[in-house]
Amino acid sequence: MTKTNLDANAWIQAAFRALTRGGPQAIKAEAIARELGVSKGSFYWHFKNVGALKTQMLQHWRREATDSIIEALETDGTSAAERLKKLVEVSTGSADEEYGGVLVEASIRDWARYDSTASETVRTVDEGRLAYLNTLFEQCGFNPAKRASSSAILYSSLIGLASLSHNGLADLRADLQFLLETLLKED
Amino acid sequence: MTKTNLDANAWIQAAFRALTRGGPQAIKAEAIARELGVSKGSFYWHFKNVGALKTQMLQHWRREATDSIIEALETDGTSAAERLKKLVEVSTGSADEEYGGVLVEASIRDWARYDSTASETVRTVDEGRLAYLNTLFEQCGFNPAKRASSSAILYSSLIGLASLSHNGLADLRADLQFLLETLLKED
DNA sequence: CTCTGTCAATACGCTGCCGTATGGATAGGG
DNA sequence: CCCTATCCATACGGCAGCGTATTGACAGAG
Repeated sequence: MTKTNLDANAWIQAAFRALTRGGPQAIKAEAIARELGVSKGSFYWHFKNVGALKTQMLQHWRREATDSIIEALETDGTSAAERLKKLVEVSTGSADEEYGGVLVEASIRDWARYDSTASETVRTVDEGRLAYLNTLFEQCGFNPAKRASSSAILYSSLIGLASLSHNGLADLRADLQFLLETLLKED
Repeated sequence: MTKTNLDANAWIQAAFRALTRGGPQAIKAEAIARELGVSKGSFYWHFKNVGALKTQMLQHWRREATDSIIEALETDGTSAAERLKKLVEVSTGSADEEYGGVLVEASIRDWARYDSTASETVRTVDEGRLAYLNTLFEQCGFNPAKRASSSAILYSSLIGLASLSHNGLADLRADLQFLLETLLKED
C-alpha cells in the first residue's frame, strides 16, 4: 500500500477535467481536492494560489497545442492536399484525449472570452495553426486572399462544428471532409 | 424627478450585459443590482431566485432568435441564393445588438456547455436555423447529404469565425462570403 | 386622508471558497 | 536512530453570494 503522493501534474490533469465539466469557474482548489480525495493543504503545497494553477494549465495546453502542429508537420513526404485530409482526420478524432480533444479546446476558448491571459494563449495558438494552414493552401496554389479565407473557414468550421456535433446536429468529421473537398475541388 | 422604477425586463437586459462580459457565472443578483444602482431587495421582488432570472433570459433569447429567422423569411420574392447572401450580411453585421449579436450568441453557447437547460435552448434554436438553411440549399438543388453538410458548414463557420475575428485573426463577413460563394459555385 | 399594492433598502444567517498557519505523517540520508 | 525534506490534514479568519424577513417609501384608488 504505497502512499501515492500527488505531483503538480496530477492537479493540472484534474483541473482540466473540472474545466471541461464546469467551465473556468469550476477550477477551484477545494473542489479539485475533493475529487482527488485529498485536502486543499496539498494544493497550496504544489501551487502558490489558484491563479498559479490556471497559469500552468494555459502553459501546459499551449505547449501541447503547438506540439500537435509539429507532430502534423512530421508527416513528411506527402502532398499539401494529403496533409490537409490527414489533419481533418486527426483533429476530428481526438474527442476524448487529455489535452488535444475538442472538448478541452472549446472550454479553453470559452475561458479566453472572459480572461485576458487565456485569450492571449488562444490567440497565439490560433495564429500558429492558421499560419500552418496558410502554408498548406499556398502549396495548393491558392492566392493570398483565398488561402487566408480558406484557412479561416476550415479552422472556424472545426470550432463551430464541435458545438453543433455536441448536440447531434452535425457530423463533425463528415462535414469537415465535405468542406475540405469543396475548397479543393475547383482549381 | 420621477422615481424610475425597474421592471423585470431591465434586469434581464442587465443580466445579458453581465453574461457577455463575465460569462454565465457573472449572472449574480447582487452584482447586477450594483450595476443598476439598486439593492438586491429589488431583485427578489421581480424574481423568485437567480435560477428564475436565467430561465427568463433563455426564454427571452429563444424568442428573439426564432423571430430573427422569421424576419429573414419575410424577405420574400428573392431567390434562395439571394436569401443566403442576405443572411450572411445580416448575421455578420449585428455585432453590437442587444440579443441577436454574435457576442450574446457566443456567450449563450458557452453557457450551454455547462448548463443543461441552456443546452436545450441552444439546441432548439440551432435546429430551427439549420432546418431553414436546409430549405434554402434545397432550393439551390442540393441533394440531402450535400445540403445538410452545407448548412452545418455555413452555420458552424459563423460560430467559429466569431471567435477568430474577435482576436483579429479573421474577417467575419469577408470569409463567410467567400465560403458561401465556394459552396454555391459548383453546380 | 387613509388604505393598499408596488417596489426598494437593510439586516440577518447560511454556505462555499480563498489563503494562511500550524501540526502530523512518512520516507530516506546521515 | 534521528533529522530533515516532502507531502498532506486541520483549523482559522475573511469575503462574496444566496435567499429571507422586515421595514420603508410612495403612488393611486376609494
